[in-house]
Order: sequence, then structure tokens, then C-alpha cells
Amino acid sequence: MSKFFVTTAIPYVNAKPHIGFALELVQTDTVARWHRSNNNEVWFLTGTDENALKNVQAAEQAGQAPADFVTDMSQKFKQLGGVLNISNDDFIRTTEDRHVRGAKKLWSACKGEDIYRKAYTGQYCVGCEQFYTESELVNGLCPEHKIRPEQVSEENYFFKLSNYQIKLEQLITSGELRIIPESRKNEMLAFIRRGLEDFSVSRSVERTKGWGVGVPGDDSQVMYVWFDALSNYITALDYADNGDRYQQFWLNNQRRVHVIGKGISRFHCIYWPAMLLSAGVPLPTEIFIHGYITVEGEKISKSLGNTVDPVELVERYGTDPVRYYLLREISAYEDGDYSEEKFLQRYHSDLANGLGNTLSRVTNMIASYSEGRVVKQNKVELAVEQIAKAMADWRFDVALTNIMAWVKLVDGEVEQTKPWQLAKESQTEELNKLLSRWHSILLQVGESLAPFIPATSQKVVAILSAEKITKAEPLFPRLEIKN
RNA sequence: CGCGGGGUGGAGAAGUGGCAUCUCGCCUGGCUCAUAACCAGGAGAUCGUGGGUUCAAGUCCCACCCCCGCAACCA
Repeated sequence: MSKFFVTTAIPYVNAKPHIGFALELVQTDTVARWHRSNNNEVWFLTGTDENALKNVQAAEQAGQAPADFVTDMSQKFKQLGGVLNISNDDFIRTTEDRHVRGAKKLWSACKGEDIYRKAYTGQYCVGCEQFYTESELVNGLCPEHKIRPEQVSEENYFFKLSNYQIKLEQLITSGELRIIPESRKNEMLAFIRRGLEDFSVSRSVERTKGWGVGVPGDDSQVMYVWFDALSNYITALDYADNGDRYQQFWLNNQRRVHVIGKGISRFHCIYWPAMLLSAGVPLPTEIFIHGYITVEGEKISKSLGNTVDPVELVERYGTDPVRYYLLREISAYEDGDYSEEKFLQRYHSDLANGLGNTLSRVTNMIASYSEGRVVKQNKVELAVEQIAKAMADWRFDVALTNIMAWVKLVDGEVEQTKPWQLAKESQTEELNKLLSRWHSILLQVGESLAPFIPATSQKVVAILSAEKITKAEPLFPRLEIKN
């Protein structure tokens, strides 16, 4: 029995979750369930990043104290997990004590020479209360407030990323730190080879209004939010106290896996491993990077107002259809698109007319031609190794295509063998043989779907395992197409 | 000379050297067990453009055109 530790990124909670994070949750959940069903000991972690300065700003706008604000928002992310039937074992909030202590421990564990003080000078917009890089400015003006930012200088701590350039390149090239897909790996290597600059890892207490994790031994500074946020992956395992879980799932484990979105790959593939190297802590072994979801072909943005609320989506269509869409329609390696039209198409062709209808027709035939009983035959051998291969490659879409092909197989065979005629002609033996065969295939379809659409999987298995099989009610009723 | 991704039948996608695949739509036929579902056949693609390598290229190489992201302290 091998172990498998898997995490999602922890989103910052300045707004309620959108469909992009739902994708990440569902993908990670599917991988976690897949490994559990293969008898691995799995620990699946998700949570929320609550120390960002942006949260303080969002709280002010909402007229709430930061602590209350992040608690409310964090709740929304937790609820999303419930709504999507996510099987996480733990949920960490970076305002928790175990995290704060762990983040400080990690900071202190870093080599002394790697964290140093330096004056940081940047373009600071008073309106936004944040620094901008030259490239972010539009004609030298803040893109938000259209005013010229002030040149501000303050002392911060910096992390000596340049110390780890060669080591990081070697780790990624050798595959010791595996980055999936290949294209992202190349992107990271190209970035490293261009030369790594040190980055600041703290902010002044004044600017953050005291929000955040304090820098050990320096009351005037709090940690830069990324330094603290990244450490959640080990602080949740009780790194602070060197707990059992940390020993079991981080130190003595071959699979330490992060699932993230493409926008934050640099932090996870470069900053985070460098921090761990400095602190003498083992690195993650794999980082899987998914793409972004566009909506009707457009980038999701609040100003466009095209955000899709995953909770609403589930309320309208149900958990499993949403999970199915995210896993089947969105290519795991690249950007994918969500649109109502595509959703309905996928729903009808694969779930209603495919799986649901086929289950109805087969169960109905078993009920009416053989009184609900299936003469047990040998299990039909299906090519399950293709699914295993797809899952090893993180190709959820391919895995599901393979499973759904079995449903099509049954439909084709029913058509060809015309069981309703066999029934009229009382060819019971032939009929029973066929019914048993289809029963076996659909049962395996049901079982195979467990990591992807768990509730549906359970239903299918239950229906087919009944003492006396009755005609299945539509699993996925056809939906009104509204125009 | 910044980096990366993409350009495949009407639409959306799969496909990294060997008869161009799937879903939707369209046409014709079949079936009646099933959720107006299912099955078979068909029309429809110069696989962005131009070169090259090869017995063989959507797939490898070169050049170019178009679209989309990213460009360090920002999910």
C-alpha cells in the first residue's frame, strides 16, 4: 500500500469562488478518489489563503473586520466543497494557529544567508494600497485609479532565490520535481534559465495594518503572503510540531502532489521548492498545472461580469453533471471553455441519452424478460488498463471517453441482437446470456465512474445489484432547452 | 529577434509518421426494449499559408500569416 498526498492551491478569499476553482477541486478530488480506490493511503488537503493584503482591502469595502470577513468567505469555499461532493480529509485556513506557528518555523529554518534585509523601492498607488511593476502601469499611471503612483521605499526582507537557480534547473530537468504537463515544465525551465532574481518576502506592519503572519524576531514586518501561503501544504500536516501526519505524508512518502492553476506555477515550481531547499525540507514530487476556464470563449473577469458561480450551476443541474462536464469537456492540460450550450449538449449526449437511457433500457429488459433476475455469468473483460494509463497522465477526458465507449458498446449490441424478438420467440437461453453480459458491462461502467461522479456511480451499482432488478428511473432527465 | 499555447468537415473538439476520429447539426434508412431516446449508412475537411525531410506528414524541420494568454514579487 503506497501513500499519496495531494493538495489544491488555497485561493485567497476576497471574493466568492468561481468555476475555475471548482475545476481544481473536482480534478483533485477525482485523483484522490482514484488513488483511494486503488488501495493507496490518501491525504487530500484544501483550504483558504486568508492573510493577503487584498483580503484586508475587501473587508474594508464590505465594512467588516478582516477576521470576520475571512471567516465568512472561507465558509463559502468550504461549502463549495460540500456542494461538489469533494472528499478532502482536511481544510486549512492560514489564520489558524497550526499554520501561523508552522509558517514561522519554516521561516526560521531557512538558511540565515538566504533571508536578508534590503531597501525595496517601488511604485505605490495610495488608492489601491499596493505596489505596481512598471509593466503593470498604463502610461505610467495606476490602471485602477489613473493616477501617478508614488515612489515609495521601505526596508523588507528578501529571499536569495539566485542561490537556487542551478539546483532548481537540475531538479526539474531530472524529473525529481515532476511538472505536468510538459509544456509547463518547459516554460518553467525557460524562466529559470533567464536568471532568477531575489524576491521580497516581507511587508511592513504599517502597510498591512498588522494583518498577516509576523516575521520571527522582527515586530515591524509581516511575511509576504506567498511565503506564508505556500507553507500551508506542510503546516496543515502539523509541520510546526513535527506531527505524525507530517512524518507520514511528507517525510516518508513518495508522492507529494500539488494541483494548481497555470497563473501560479512560478510560485509553486520555483519559489516554493527554493524555500524548502533553504529550510532543508523535502520538496513536492509532482506539480500538476491545469489551464483556465473561459466562459463563452471569453476570459473570466469581474469587469466583464461573466463569472459563473459553481454553486448556482450545481443548484440548477446537480453535482454530478457539473463534475462530469468539468472533467470530460475541459482538457486537463490546456484552457477550456464553459458555455451553457456546451454544457447541455454534453449533458444530453453522454449522461441522459447515453448512460441514463442505456441503464433504463437494460434494466427494463431484465425486469420484463427475466423477472428482474440476472443469470450470473463470467464478468466481461473490459480494457481497464486504458483508464489507468489516462489517469496516470491526468487525462480525465480520455478516461471518461473510454468508460462511455462501453455504454455505446451495449447500445450497439442491443440493436444488433434484438432481444425483444428473442423474448417473443422464447429464446430464453440466448436472452439470458445477453442480459447478463450487458448487466456486467454496465456494472463495471458504474464502478469505474466512482472517482469522477461518485453519487451516480453508487446509484448505478445499487440499481444493478438489487436482488430483483426493476426498471431504473431516468438518472439524468432530459432538460428543457430554453432559448 | 521576449516566453508559451492555439489555427483539423457547418459548430465544438480528439489525434506527435502509416486507411482522418468523436460529439452536435444535416440527409437516407432501420428499430420499438428505452429518457421523442437507440442503431446503420451518407453528404461535408486541399488538417492556417508556402517550402523541405521521408516509401509514407495533421503529426518531424524551416519560413511566414492570424488568434489567445503571460512577461517576476500579481489566483
